[in-house]
Amino acid sequence: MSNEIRVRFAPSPTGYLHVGSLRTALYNYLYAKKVGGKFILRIEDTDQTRYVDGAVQNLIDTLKAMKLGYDEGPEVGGEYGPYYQSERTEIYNKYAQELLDNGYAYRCFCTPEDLDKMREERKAKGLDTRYNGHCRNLTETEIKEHLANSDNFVIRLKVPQEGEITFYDVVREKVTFPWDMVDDQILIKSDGYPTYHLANVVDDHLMQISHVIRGEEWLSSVPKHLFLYEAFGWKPPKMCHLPLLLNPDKSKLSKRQGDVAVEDFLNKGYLPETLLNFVSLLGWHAPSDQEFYTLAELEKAFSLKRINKSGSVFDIEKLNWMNGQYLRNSELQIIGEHARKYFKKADYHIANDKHYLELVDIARNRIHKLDEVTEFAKPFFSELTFTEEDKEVLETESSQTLFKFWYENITNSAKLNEELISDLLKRSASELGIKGKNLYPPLRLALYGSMHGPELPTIIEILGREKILNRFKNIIR
RNA sequence: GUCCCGUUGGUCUAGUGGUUAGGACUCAGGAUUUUCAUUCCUGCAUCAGGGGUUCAACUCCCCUACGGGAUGCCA
Repeated sequence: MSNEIRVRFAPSPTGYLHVGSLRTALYNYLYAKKVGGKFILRIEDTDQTRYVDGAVQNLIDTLKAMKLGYDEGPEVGGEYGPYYQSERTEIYNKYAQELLDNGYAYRCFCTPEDLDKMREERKAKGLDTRYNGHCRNLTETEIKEHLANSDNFVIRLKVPQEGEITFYDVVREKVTFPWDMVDDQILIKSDGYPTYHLANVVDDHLMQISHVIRGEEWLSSVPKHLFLYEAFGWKPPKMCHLPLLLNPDKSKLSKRQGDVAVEDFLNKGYLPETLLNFVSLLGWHAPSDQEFYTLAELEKAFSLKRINKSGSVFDIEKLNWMNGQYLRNSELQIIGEHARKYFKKADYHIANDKHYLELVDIARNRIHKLDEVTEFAKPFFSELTFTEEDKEVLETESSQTLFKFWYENITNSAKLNEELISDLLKRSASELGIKGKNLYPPLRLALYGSMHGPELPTIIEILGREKILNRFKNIIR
């Protein structure tokens, strides 16, 4: 067996990529990069009842959007395929048979209804709800009878009934479980598909996975998995269980309390770089104070040893702040490209690239998510609307004098340039005696629709002569 | 209920057997800006509680509390 480091991201295609899964994928990816190992994508689609059309493609596309490339898996192939578990059922059945033959597993003919009833009874007695072992010791004849009847059955793992198991987790260190708490896990369902536990162990071994890096919700399944490795006589991989991502109320991050799908975040205009950076710091941190990382920097800095033990709240406020930073500090061109789809969606036609970028530049300093970009572009693309309060400002004598003055001067000038603007600004003060509070706010209101906003010359430049004259005309009485 | 895991400001975190416990978000105040935003500065606020061990514990050990996860023919 080789000493190569091989890690895997093994999502089940339930329709979208969860941000928690994104972090799991990232850590796997980073560890592989860090140590020069291989990163594998494996699709855990063994639950036919949860099949979602297009989910796998969505998953792959999202990983691509996040630039987390994998060395083996769907689309790219590899020596250890197929990488879809639904295409590997024969393999699992073969290994399940081996377990059966060696006495590590048994057929269970209990129906789901039987199990429900059993659980109710055990609960009523204050016991745990593990399987009661009804089919654990069926005789050969009993089994043959059931099979002859074509009774449905599942294959269960025959876990030890006493003692305890201790193992080492990279993050948790020493962990111990008593065997009498471990259930006789179902390995093969009655539809012939394996459960996670069997498929996972078999595939991790066959694909020569060296480190299992996954969420903490799997920690209590480790005893079953290790027992399987032992039953097969295989060397188990190193275990590494990541702390959970949490809702603000500290429960496991869930859809109920906001967005959890990476594509939702992407659609709202969070940049892939932000998401990766943000999520990387939830449960891992370098010794330094650095908090902005490119993917390449993360690849260098990452270490399994520095993963935290406790769960972390997914704080949207901080995500927003970080996205704002990325929006402002990335190259304007790139942000402009990202922003295009929002303009398209708002039906704002981009006629002038230079003005478009200036517009994006105005917006990026005032927003946290790119989907807010059109809010700041709106005054340039549609008619202005004024509140009663606005109208009062627009209709004061001073404002009206000001607007007329500007309207006439612009009409009479051949060119509308910066020079003219600054000249008019000066003359508004010197000739009309209008300055400060009576000058800028009304002008900005008349042209941009709000007394707060971008610098006047910028507004004027983007708007252009036509629209400016129109807007003045509309409010001059 | 049972088992497992966890606990540094509201949140993400750094940190050491002896520190004024550091950074970031948020919040408050201020400066810059014609305004808004940006940016900058300042401030608020933390080692869950109780026992040990030790000259000394936020740091090591135990207990308690609290939080979370698991307890499916889901993953």
